[in-house]
Amino acid sequence: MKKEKVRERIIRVASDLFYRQGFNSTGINQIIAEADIAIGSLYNHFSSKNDLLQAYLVKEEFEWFKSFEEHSAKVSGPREKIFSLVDYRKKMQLSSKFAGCHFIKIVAEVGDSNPTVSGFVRQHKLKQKEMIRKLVDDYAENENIDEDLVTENIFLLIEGAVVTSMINKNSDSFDQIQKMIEAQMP
Amino acid sequence: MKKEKVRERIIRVASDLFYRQGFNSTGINQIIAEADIAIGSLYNHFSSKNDLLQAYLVKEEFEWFKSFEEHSAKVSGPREKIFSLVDYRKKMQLSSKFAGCHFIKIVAEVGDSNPTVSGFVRQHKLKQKEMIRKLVDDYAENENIDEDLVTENIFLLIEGAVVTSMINKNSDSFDQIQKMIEAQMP
DNA sequence: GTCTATACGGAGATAGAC
DNA sequence: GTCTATCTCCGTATAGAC
Repeated sequence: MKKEKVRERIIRVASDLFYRQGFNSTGINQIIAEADIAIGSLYNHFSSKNDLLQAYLVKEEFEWFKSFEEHSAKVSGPREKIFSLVDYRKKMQLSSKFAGCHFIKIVAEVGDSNPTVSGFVRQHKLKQKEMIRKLVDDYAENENIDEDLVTENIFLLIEGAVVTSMINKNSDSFDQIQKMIEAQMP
Repeated sequence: MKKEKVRERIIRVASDLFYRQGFNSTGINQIIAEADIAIGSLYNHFSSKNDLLQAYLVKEEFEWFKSFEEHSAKVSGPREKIFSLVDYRKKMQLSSKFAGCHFIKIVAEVGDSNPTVSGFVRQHKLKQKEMIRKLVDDYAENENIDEDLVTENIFLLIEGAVVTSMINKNSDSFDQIQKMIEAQMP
């Protein structure tokens, strides 16, 4: 196992804090304390706190798709992959104690004041939807369904479930949307 | 028309800033500047910035239900009321330029660090769902549907549509869930 | 009740020794 | 490349005159 580089450790610590506490509530001083480095080192690797935010988002997106691929490798077939996606997001929420979606949270907090961030999140969610769309298309080869509508339906149900599980601090909403999606994909 | 009291003006200005910029990104100094009062006056009316946050949430919840009642008064019948709810939330997002849901945003930003806030939002969303539930029950008297599932379905679709419209800065998701709900309520 | 002045801490970021 | 020391600004909140 390779030794973790300083830059990687900074991103890892900052990501965790941004996610759990929020971006604005996380100070540079806290990051350097938890990463056990000096402030000079941080600014040697990142030009600003905003630069660190970008690295955070890039890393989270990369890991999102990578982790899902690993999670869904256990099953085969488009229908199973879609349920695996629901299960993946449920497991992520459980393991983070229902801290919510990285991308929704950062847009809700930073929002319009940072177009780079909101643009990145928009693209990320679009990629998610396109992934669902491919699975739905695969499935539709043998079933007569409205691919557009089913794709949007699944996507929006998952987004609603993630937000609701964050608010309620439980995973009930994921169990519910599973039933709803089952009804959409007989 | 009654003259707006100082306290009301403070809440109005703070609410607008909290919603558009976020809670942490809004400073006391900005609030008093836009409300055109001195800092001493603010702390005469509110004991802290957190106190102001509470007032903001209480006001937004009150107006949420009041505005929806006015909006939905135009139509009658449970099915129509539900579509009126979708239309209400769509209109709210349009008029705020897709700034998102007050309650989701504040939980995403403040989250676990303020249990009073997260508890308030949880209760608020529960009230929304109970309102939907009553409408679904009314509708179910003449139709054979699974009330639990349909209620959750509508609720989660709306939450997903609100979040997605915030991210995409358009109201497409509301038009889509309308079709989906139509399919649920023949 | 509203004002001005100010306390006090922490924010993000930089300088310069090593 | 990493360190310590420090700069400047702005955050929330308080004191006390009027």
